[in-house]
Amino acid sequence: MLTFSEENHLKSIFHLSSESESGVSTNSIADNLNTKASSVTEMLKKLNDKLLIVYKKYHGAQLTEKGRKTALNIIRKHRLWEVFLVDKLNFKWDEVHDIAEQLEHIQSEKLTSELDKFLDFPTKDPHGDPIPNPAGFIKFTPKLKLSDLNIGETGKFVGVKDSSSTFLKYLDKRQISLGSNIKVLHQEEFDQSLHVGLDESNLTISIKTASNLYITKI
Amino acid sequence: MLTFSEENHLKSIFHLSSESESGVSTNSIADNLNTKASSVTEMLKKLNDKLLIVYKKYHGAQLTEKGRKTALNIIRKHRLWEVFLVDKLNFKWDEVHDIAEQLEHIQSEKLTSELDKFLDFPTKDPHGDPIPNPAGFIKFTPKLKLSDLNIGETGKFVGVKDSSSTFLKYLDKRQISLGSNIKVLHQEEFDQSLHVGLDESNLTISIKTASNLYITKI
DNA sequence: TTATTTTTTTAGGCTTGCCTAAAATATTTT
DNA sequence: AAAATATTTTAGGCAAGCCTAAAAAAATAA
Repeated sequence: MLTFSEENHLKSIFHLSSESESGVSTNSIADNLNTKASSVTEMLKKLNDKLLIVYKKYHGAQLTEKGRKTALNIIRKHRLWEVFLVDKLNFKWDEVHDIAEQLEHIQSEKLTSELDKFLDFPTKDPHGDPIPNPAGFIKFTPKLKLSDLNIGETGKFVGVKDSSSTFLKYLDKRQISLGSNIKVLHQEEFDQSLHVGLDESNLTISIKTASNLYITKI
Repeated sequence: MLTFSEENHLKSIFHLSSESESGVSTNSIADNLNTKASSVTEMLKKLNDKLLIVYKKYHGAQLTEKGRKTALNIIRKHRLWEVFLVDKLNFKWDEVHDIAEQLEHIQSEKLTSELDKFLDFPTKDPHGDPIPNPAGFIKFTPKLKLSDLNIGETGKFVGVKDSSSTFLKYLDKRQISLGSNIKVLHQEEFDQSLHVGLDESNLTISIKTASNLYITKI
């Protein structure tokens, strides 16, 4: 049985691992969890003793297989609860994160598996992120951004890089939603903004927005 | 924002208040929460400072209106989650308590109200206990026990006094379920056990069992 | 490669929530 | 009403998880 804090550190290390191949730095975890480096150092020692990470002083942390499984189980719960909130309780995709942060710590294997069944075994959360299976397997899809496309190419919008409520609400306002097909028509030289075709209409989106939209080429 | 421990103490005081009219004793709370009297004393001071209870040294605690509302909101969440687990996720009535103990602490008014709506505004939990409304109103029904009936009278089984998993599973085995009509046919002089009619069949139940079944006379 | 800067760890402190043992108060018995 | 017993509070300690400031190590720049 892990504490909330231990679980949050594991999750943070997992998310940060995708960015850097080697060890995850103390400071990056502290930033991610809004805590201080010294607090993280203490926790890393503890997680190392519990065989959830490998931690070498001054050289960051890496998840062990056990730690990775544990992190993925928490992420699985987080994402299943997000699906529940959106599909069953009428929440918007920008409202679910904080509640799922709480629900992900509920301890009950049966609850998780029954919830999964109740939701009809979803494979993606409301932001397009993959849901790990009970064994801790997660299907990563290559992360192509809209800004990576060439003029004339079309992509299907499948996920967001920034999942802040601000960005999600902005996408809602522009009616850019998961599953939309987006064709890059033209790029402004001045500010790199993109003119795109979305469904029947055309719109202009900034390069910053475009680089936060994950797509698959079609 | 209250801590888990603060919330649990309030809940405990609420439940114990129904038994004693005056203040709830330190020891009874400690027993209820599996903690020690000295720990409870500390917490009572804190809850008193937060205006959730009135606490006078050596004279126990009483909920203020604010404390009562807070306790009832936690109980509301607990019971709504129990309904969710049984009605939607196929849990048995003896399996839901521990999970609801965790879920009751999730902080989100919207979540509670949407869950309530999703469940179609239930008024009772799976054990027959009433669910407080959002305003903190709870409808108590007079607690008549099967053992209070006279020979020849019939009661409708509407709730359990003991809601331990052991007792609930025992009732399942004997096929005694919420809503059943039970007619008292005869009482043994020797051990006070009751011969009762339940649906089409007859059975014998101990006086201990009978005094843990809440009924309404019909 | 030495000096400077950045990152990380250590040391020491704080709060919360728990504990045991001793002291104080209340209750019950005689 | 005094003595004996039971209950409750106080005092002092401990672990977890956070903090700041100082020291140590690593990374970068000169």
